[in-house]
Amino acid sequence: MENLAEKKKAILESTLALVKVNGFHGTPMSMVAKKAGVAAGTIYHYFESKDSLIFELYSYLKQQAIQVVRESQKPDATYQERFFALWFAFYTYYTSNPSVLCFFEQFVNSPYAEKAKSIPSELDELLHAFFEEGINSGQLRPVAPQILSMLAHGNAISLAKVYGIGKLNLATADLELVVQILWDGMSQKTSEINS
Amino acid sequence: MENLAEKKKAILESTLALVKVNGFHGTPMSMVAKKAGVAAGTIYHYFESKDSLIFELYSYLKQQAIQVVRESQKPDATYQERFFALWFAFYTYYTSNPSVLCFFEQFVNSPYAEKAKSIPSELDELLHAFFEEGINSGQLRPVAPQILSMLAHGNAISLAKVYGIGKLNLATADLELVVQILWDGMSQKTSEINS
DNA sequence: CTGTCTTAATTGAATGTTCATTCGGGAGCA
DNA sequence: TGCTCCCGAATGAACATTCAATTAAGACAG
Repeated sequence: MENLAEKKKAILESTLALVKVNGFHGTPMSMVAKKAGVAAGTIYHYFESKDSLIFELYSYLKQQAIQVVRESQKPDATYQERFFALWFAFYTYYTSNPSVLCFFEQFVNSPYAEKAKSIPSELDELLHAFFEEGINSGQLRPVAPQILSMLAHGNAISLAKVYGIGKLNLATADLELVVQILWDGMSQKTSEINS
Repeated sequence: MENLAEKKKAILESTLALVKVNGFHGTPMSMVAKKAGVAAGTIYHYFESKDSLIFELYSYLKQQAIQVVRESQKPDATYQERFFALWFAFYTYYTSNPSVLCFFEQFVNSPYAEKAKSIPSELDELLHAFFEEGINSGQLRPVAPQILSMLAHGNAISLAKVYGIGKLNLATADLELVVQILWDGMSQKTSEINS
């Protein structure tokens, strides 16, 4: 599972790159094959169909994202530090892999997502637990963890998209400020002061 | 412009509905025609191609969104009140028109968006001005309006998606709290207290 | 009001292309 | 001999788009 056959990996990566440029549609198997340096038929040795290729790419990337999140967490850091690290992990992952962001966004807003919804997502559970911890330890406002998780993740995605547009220069200071905004909004401390 | 021919409108609305269910691809012209109650050829009387149908649908919906934003703004309300109203306008628009949200998200993450990027967006300008006002009047933190706008809009979208998943019951109180989180994070007041 | 002419709207079968998928076979290996 | 991996031409279905033909809608003269 970890060490995917070279060919299979090449097919996945090619698909990813092509979907960013040509879209979900507009990416024929023949093109994937060419880019991956294999014959069209070979793809069907590794994947049942185009659909299942898309699905596998999705879980392949999601696994990667989980890895990124995991690596960002230092167990001896404070909760707030881990919160910031989590946000930056997402932001960095998406900005340095724009095709991943693009693919995810296309996927979750397509009918494919419906079919994948049933599968419980390890990433969601991970985030859920993280935000639950923040609430239980009294550092985050008592909102459903699912909501907090969506807001934080969505926030990082939003900013990654701003970066992607490229019209704006995002200095590190800007990023810090945006996470700060997010943290300030979600933190219990702010809630108490403002009320 | 306002009173589009019935047929044309029917074609646009049918496309919207079908894209939500079948995706951007997976929605052949023949299907659009059938749903709209016209012949395939008729579509080409109103639209140059499938692509231009998609583009026109995009600006048609964007115009609608602008309308929604405009109507949410009462000139005699305080800035914070207008901020909340803006957020709720987006949230309500997206939750009561899930196919619009779905279409927008598919569109902006597809290669189509690249081609539409050049056109200056009235909606963006509107939001830009709104957030600039908040910054200039010292109520919002001094961050690029483009960023604030993206964060606020993205936040509303994130929550609309949570709603769309349907796993969670979102009471009005939850919504209030989420906007509050957003406002608290972006407001200058919070910034001063926390520093 | 009626008939004639003009233009716009509409149709849906026919066209040609694109593309996912198949399959018969070849190469390397045990 | 059997097995896995791989090839790429061939197949057939799906689809965007075209177009010749049909109908509706005005416009204007008598």
